[in-house]
Amino acid sequence: MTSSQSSNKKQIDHNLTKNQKIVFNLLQNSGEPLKAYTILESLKREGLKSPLQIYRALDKLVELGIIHKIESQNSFIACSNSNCASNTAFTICRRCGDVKEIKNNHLFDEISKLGKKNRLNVNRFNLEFYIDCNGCKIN
Amino acid sequence: MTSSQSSNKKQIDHNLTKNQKIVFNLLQNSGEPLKAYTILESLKREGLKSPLQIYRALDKLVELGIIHKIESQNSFIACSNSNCASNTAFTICRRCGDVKEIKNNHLFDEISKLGKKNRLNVNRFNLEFYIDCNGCKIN
DNA sequence: TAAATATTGTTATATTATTACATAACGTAA
DNA sequence: TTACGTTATGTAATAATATAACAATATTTA
Repeated sequence: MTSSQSSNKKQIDHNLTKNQKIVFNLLQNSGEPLKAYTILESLKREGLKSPLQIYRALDKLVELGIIHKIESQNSFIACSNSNCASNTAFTICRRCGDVKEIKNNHLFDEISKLGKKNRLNVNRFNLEFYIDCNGCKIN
Repeated sequence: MTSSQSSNKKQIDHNLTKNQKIVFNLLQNSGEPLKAYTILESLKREGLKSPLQIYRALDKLVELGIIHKIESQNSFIACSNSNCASNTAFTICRRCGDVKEIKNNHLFDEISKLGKKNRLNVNRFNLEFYIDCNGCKIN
C-alpha cells in the first residue's frame, strides 16, 4: 500500500483530535450510517466510554462537513463528496433505510439555482429522496 | 363565520379519530412546528395524558400527509400545501429555527424532474433550505 | 350476536442527547 | 521557564424523544 493508491476515502487533515480521529475512522471504514450508541459500543475497545465523548466528536465532524447527520435516522455517515460545502443529497430506502449520498455536482447546482430563483438566501441545503432500493424492489 | 369564508387552513375530512382531531386542530391553529411533549402539555386539559397517545396521532397524521415532521427539530407542523403528495420543502433558519413550508409548485416539479434525471425512482422527497431569516439577519 | 378490527388507555422502558462539573493537555506571551 | 487562557477529555447524572407490551373499549362487518 502506498499513499497514492486509489481509494474512495477522502484524504483529510483537519487536525482532528484523538477522539475525533477515532470516530471519523470508524465512519469512513464503515461506509454506511452509524448511530451514536452503536459507535460507542464499537469504540469501547478504544477506550471511549461515554455518550458525550461520541457526541462531541460527531458534532465537530459535522461542523467540519466531513460527516453528515441523517436526521430521519439519527445516524451519521462519512461524506463521500469532494466539495459538498455541507450541502447534502441522499437517497434513503423507505423500506430498509439504506442510505446513499448523491455525488452529482450538477444536481447540487440545480438545487442552489432553485433556491436563488425563489429568492432564498440559502446557506446550505439538505435533500432527501425517499425511494425503494433495488434490493427491496426485488423482494 | 360561514363555511365558505376565506381561510388558509385546509378543509379536511379524513375521518380522523378523536385524538387525531385534537392533535391536528392544535397544529393547525398553532401554524408553527410543535414538539410531541409540548403538544402533550397543551392537551392535558383535553384528557390526553401519555406520550403514546400523542405519537400515535402524529404518526397517523404524517401518514395521511396532512402534517409533516421536521426531522432536524423533532417537531411537527400542519401542512399548508394544497397538493404536496407528501413531498416537502422548507426553509429553516439556522439561528432561530423558524420554519416555513415552501408552497411553490413549480419548485416541486423541478425537484421531481431532478430525481428523474438522476434515474431515481423517487417516492417522495424532503428538501430543507437552511437560511438566515429576516428577523435574525437584522439582529 | 359474534367475531374481527381499530382505537384508546396505561405503565414501563428503550433510545437519543445534553448539563454540569472536574481534570488534563496544549499553545503562547511574559 | 512559568503562568495563563484555551481546548480537549473524562465522568456522572439527567433530560428529551420515542416505543414495547398489554389491557380495555369501541367500531365494523360477517
